[in-house]
Amino acid sequence: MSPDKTLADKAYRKLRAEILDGHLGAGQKLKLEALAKDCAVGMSPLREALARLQGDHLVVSEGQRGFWVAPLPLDEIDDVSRVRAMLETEALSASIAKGGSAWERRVKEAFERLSQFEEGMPSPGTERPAALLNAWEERNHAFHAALVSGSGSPCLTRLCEQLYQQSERYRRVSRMVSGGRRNVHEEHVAIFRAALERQTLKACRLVEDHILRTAEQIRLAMSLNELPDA
Amino acid sequence: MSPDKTLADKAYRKLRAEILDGHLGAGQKLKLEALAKDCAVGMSPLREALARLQGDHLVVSEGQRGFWVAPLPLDEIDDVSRVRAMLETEALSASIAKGGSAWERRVKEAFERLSQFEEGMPSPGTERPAALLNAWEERNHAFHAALVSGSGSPCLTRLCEQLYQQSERYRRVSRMVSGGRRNVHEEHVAIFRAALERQTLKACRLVEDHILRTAEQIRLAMSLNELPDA
DNA sequence: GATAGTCAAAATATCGAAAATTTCAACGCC
DNA sequence: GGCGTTGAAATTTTCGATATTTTGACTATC
Repeated sequence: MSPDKTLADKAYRKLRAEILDGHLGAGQKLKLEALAKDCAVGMSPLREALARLQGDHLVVSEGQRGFWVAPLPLDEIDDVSRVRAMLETEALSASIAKGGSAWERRVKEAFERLSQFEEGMPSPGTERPAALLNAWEERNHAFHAALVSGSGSPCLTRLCEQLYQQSERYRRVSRMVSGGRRNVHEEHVAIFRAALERQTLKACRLVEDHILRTAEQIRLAMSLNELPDA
Repeated sequence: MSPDKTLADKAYRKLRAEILDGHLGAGQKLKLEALAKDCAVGMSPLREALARLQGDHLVVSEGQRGFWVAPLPLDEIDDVSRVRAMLETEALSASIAKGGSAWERRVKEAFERLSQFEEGMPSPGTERPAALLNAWEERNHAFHAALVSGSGSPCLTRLCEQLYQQSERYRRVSRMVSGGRRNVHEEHVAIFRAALERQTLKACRLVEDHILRTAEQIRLAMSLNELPDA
């Protein structure tokens, strides 16, 4: 019952995960033959998967010269984060205004799942296994998605999703989810409360700070680690 | 010297044009064999082209059941247009604030090209050949792109481009570019002047009105013509 | 010594046929 | 009469081989 109906789906998911994990570094040349072997598929499904990843801006291709993992320019973190903050605050305020009980329930459930997880996590600074980070990432994603899910604007929701994904790539490449002194959990709690109390301005401000603060940490981590950016 | 480096590019462009033109109607099932023949390519390039169109939200696919032209829900015109208005006004105000002489030159050139064309066009209400509409569309697109090209935010620029494309699809499906009593040319002139005079608020308001008014006309045209929406 | 041209090796792009899946209508059963 | 089953036709998906293009080094020439 896997969600991979076709081999192209399988390859798509696998490659996508590898890129987001940073297993396939930014800017890296993708050797088709090797990838086909790794994914255990032929050329056609692989090529289809790559074409779809191109649509997600995770892969770039050039003429007849092959495919590369999309670069991750250091100087675009702030750009992406600012635009993302704008879209998410817009969507959040619309959700607070229009969101009904179904929205509230989604937010509560997503928050609960994230909250329980964060409280059981090792304190910041400790080493964390990759599996834990993936599980946290999934819940964090769900929480953000739930918050903006009541806007009544499918278009806006799609864009939020798209930008979340781009930010996530930066975060994961910098191998950091919440490092530093920040208590991300507390920020989530504050956002959750403000949203359900329908305090639009406060909630939006909190979300914006949340996003921009994360961006700042990522930029710091990347500039320190001199990670590949092209 | 065509920009089609590969057959997949060729199929991509052709299909894209056919979908935007409305030649391939919204929701329509795509028969791979027939398309391959039309595009004069094999299955592999065709499949790659479809995967890329999926990334552009112009095509949808399901499991192992094939491909369809993406639906064009009537009730999403307003949604798309509102989000687009938000993004374009944001990008325009940033461009006015930060745009240098290069931005001004791009705006002027694009406006000139569009303006000359619009002044030579048959008056509203007249029948127009498709080739004329395509030429107008290209210039209109360039003008809007130039306006937002000085924001200094590649991310925002990409999103504007993306939403412009989606709006364009609605416009062309409704077989109308500027019908009715509106004088779109005058609106363009007003936007151009306000932008170059650095009147941020005025320019943004004009752009917003421009986009929303177009949306209203499209919705009207579509609801009258009972065009396919799924 | 540097530059242009040539050629082989490597990688990508494409095709056409075979395999797997879905669809749909006819049939029998409850 | 309605409903699940069966089987053939249509369609999608995949593979392996072939054709095309790029790369990079080697040679000859200026």
